[in-house]
Amino acid sequence: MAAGAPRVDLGLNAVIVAVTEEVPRILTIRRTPPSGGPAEDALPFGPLEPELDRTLDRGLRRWVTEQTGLPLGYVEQLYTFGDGNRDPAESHGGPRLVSVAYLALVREASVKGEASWRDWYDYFPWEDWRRGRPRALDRDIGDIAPALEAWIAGAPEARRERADIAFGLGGAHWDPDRVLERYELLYEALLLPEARRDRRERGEGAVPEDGLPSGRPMTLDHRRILATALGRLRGKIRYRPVVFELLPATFTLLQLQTVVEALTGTPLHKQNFRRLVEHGGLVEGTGKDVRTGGRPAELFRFRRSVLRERPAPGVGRGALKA
Amino acid sequence: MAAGAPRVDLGLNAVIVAVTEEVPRILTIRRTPPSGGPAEDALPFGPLEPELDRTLDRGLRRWVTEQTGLPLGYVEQLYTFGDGNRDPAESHGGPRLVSVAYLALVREASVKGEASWRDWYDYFPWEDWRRGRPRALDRDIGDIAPALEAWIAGAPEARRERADIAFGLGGAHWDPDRVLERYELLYEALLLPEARRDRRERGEGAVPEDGLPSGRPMTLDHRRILATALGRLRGKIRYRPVVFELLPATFTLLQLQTVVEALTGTPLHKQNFRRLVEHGGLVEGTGKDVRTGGRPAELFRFRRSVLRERPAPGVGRGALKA
DNA sequence: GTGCATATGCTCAGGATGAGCATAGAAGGG
DNA sequence: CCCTTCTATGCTCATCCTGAGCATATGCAC
Repeated sequence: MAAGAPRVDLGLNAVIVAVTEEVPRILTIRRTPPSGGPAEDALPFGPLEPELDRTLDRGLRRWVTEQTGLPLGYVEQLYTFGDGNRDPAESHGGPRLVSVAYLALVREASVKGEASWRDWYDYFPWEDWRRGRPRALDRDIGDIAPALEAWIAGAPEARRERADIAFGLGGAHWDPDRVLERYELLYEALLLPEARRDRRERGEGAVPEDGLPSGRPMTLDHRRILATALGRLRGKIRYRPVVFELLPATFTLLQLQTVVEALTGTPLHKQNFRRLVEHGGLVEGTGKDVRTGGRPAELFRFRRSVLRERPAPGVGRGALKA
Repeated sequence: MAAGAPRVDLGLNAVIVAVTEEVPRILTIRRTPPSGGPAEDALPFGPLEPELDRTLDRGLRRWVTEQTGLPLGYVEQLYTFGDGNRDPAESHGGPRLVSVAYLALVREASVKGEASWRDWYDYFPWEDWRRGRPRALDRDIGDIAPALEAWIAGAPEARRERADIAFGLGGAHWDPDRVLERYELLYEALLLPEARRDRRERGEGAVPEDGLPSGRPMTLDHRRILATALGRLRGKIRYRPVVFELLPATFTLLQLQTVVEALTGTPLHKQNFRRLVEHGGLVEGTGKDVRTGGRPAELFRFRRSVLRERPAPGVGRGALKA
């Protein structure tokens, strides 16, 4: 179908998510950039082998299991990244690197090999509002940091609107789903190490360090991929019961709530959350209790038949606190 | 990043949507399959030229404008299709054909070249519930057609659940967003011409025609791509104000409602729709009136500042009728 | 003016949502 | 044993959203 055969390399990237206690984790590897230099965090990746892999996600499952010993359950395609300047190697005559990124949800498990689980809020400290407004915000980009204001100031009104919507400034509300918009805005404003690195590598001149903590960087555009995943997942739990992919077969309502809070990064009202999921038919009690430190909690399970009853069953806008 | 260079061809597909009066249209071309045979409907497609196109969507815009003279406004990446058996040519030793599909929304315009606009419900007659339950459903797959029931009958319970959810059987509700699930189910049940064609081409034996009208077929897996687009668009108008990409700068509320109905395929309650969009801050009156055949209607425009005020502004679940 | 067609305004019942008060059941310290 | 502490669970209330219907306004054709 493609007329001339373009010089394209196709890879697959995996954002593999698990939640342990109240911390959402992603699987990362360490990678030394081809240009040398210190090792960087990276998302697991692998090639598509057309001879082996009948479909893209089979390819993904194949090498993820090979590399990490982890069998994947829920897998969903996220986005395909094909920008010219995602890999500096291309500017030296390399092929265009196109990556299809996938989101995978797993229950916590140990992983072999050099992969390791990391708190995803290490990469996005400004996304965690569970204990109130994150400190990173005020140090990085809030009213205090002049960088973002400066970036807005000179520019046309559209830029201010973007910043307001993305970061909930000027009376706008903080929308947990806009993870990618926030990441891209910080990148454009040169507040992220990756942005400064890419600029240097393109030879567009260096930008001074600002010394502000702007989260842990990753190789290439992997943090952008991660932001895409986080935003998508936050959106999805609202209308599809994907949370249960991260939980054991039975769980207490507090466990469920904790996982949802970990994902959305916002605190929830306990009683209303209970009403939402129980009265909303999303879960059903098993009758069994479990010790908790206080009054014993009932164990619940996902109620599959909710899929037939409600059009978009998920942990919707409801039960929000503050 | 990809280890060995896989034999992969990368193409771009465009689902270009416009709405004229009350009919949603997509831009199609005619294509003679490489194997010969009669021409088939196809989505516009083109290659990615890594030397020319800094990003994927720039590549898309480039050749769409070249081929059709149509400048694209709103463009959104949909999904990447890379199954082994999407192109029969691969089984004869061709490279794996991977296509990144995009959704584009345009205001109606004339198109040069051999492209032409077609009602998208030609391809999915069962998706149009604006004038009640579509007849195609009852002739194709409803209680009347034994095919789907037969497909369900022998199989494990999971299959019945899928069918119930996708088609709103057995007490479940019809969810307009599940376009792709319905398409894939019909495909698996061999009720679509494409399914029978692909099966023949894979040499797995022929399936008799059922003679039932199951919508206009397309080449390769293009109807699947189209189903993805339709489902995505239906979902998106609920939480993002994308409808306005399809409308002129000012419009009457009936025009707006008609476009929304065309997309979702469901009728809306007029007064409630008005309340939803006006009282919800999505549009604002301009003060100007326009002739309509009855009482003159006021012209409205999209109210940009709603983006700051509400977290997910769109034509949400509200205003549904029946 | 009459009838028709579309636009616009208003009300009402039921359900969802955000918030808080109150009680239940277990563990542990004095 | 009583009291405190901890978590779970139940219930109420005000507010807003949603689905539905009734009523009125304003143009046009005849």
